[in-house]
Amino acid sequence: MPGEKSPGELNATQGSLLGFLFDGPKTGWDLLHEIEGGLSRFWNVTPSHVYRELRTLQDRRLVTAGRTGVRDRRPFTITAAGKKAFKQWIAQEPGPEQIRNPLLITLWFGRHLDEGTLAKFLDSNRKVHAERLRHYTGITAGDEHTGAVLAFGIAYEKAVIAWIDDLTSSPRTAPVGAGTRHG
Amino acid sequence: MPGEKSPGELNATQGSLLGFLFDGPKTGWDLLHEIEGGLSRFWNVTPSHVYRELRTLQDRRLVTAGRTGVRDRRPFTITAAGKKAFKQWIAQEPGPEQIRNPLLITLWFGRHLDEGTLAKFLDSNRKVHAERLRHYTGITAGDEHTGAVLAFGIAYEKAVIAWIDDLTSSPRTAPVGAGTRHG
DNA sequence: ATCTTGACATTCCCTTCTGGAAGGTGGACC
DNA sequence: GGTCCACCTTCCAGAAGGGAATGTCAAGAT
Repeated sequence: MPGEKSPGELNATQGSLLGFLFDGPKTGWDLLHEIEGGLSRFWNVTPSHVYRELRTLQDRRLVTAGRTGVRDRRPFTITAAGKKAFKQWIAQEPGPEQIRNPLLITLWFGRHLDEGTLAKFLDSNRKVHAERLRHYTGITAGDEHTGAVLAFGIAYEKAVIAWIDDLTSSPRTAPVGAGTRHG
Repeated sequence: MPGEKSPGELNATQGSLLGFLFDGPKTGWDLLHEIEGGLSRFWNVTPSHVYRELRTLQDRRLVTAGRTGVRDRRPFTITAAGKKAFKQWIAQEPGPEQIRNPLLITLWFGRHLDEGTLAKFLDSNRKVHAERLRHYTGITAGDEHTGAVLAFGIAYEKAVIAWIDDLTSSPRTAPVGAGTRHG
């Protein structure tokens, strides 16, 4: 009956795998590392997940598995149907973003903590973001679009760092949410 | 043997539920809506998840369920052990944040899309963030700490909006990642 | 007084995601 | 030619997510 979920629907992980395969055959390992080097910050994947989705894609004839090579390396090639499915998927409105930030939970319940502990958490968090920012600024994007993703990462890290600096410089005086940055 | 996962460990959802229960008994529904009105943006929870975790907390004697009232309403009360567990949990270093942003996947593979489609996606995304920013600025935080969380939200939305504006104002000329803002 | 409607509150089930252990393989170095 | 280690994939168990299904009461309509 109509209204059922189409069996051809792709989730975002499947879509991105097809996207990476668009340029040529790759193994699960290759995909894993290609994602790791860029997109993984904004769409995390694990090995088991990638291999599982590859199997699903294979079952749906959107990719074909090549002969197992050295060390069980098995290259997957996108099929014509796979390319078509990808093109359809990429043209759909992307779903809502999701942020899971344990630091903000801790902060939310900050009244149960002493100031020192909270300050320590903020500081170690700042270090993480500063390091990532440093990392990003050393990268050259492949093209305009991956560059835009990189720019998002940079803007995000900067915003977080500025937010932490604002918090820690005026921990209990200034009204929160006022003027988060100014040159 | 030592090193095993302690059975008393809480995950972030359980910790936050205990945190909300700290101030008095609440039902799953109450908790759901209390989270919805603030923290949910940075730590999403679903009904099934909340009720499941409440059951787990109950099994561990960290909360007790009151008598079922009208419409199956069942208030949960935090126990002394629950308070202790919460205090321990909140004092731990918060885990790493995670972002899942489908828009960035779409953007990453932007070369497979025509400019109009991409611009449309960015624009509708901008609307979402602008609306959220507008919403946040109308809120008064309960205390300093929830205010800091709110400030994060504001800083984040502003950064995303600025990023989108930067992208769409110079879609193919400026080197991406360079100078994302300047007063 | 009974019926209808709709918001409320929880449960259930299926899919997606995570994490780590297990296992087989080939290259490099001795 | 033996030993070791990095490589590559599979497997499994469990956590989390999304949303439909179920049942319940309140309030207004008849």
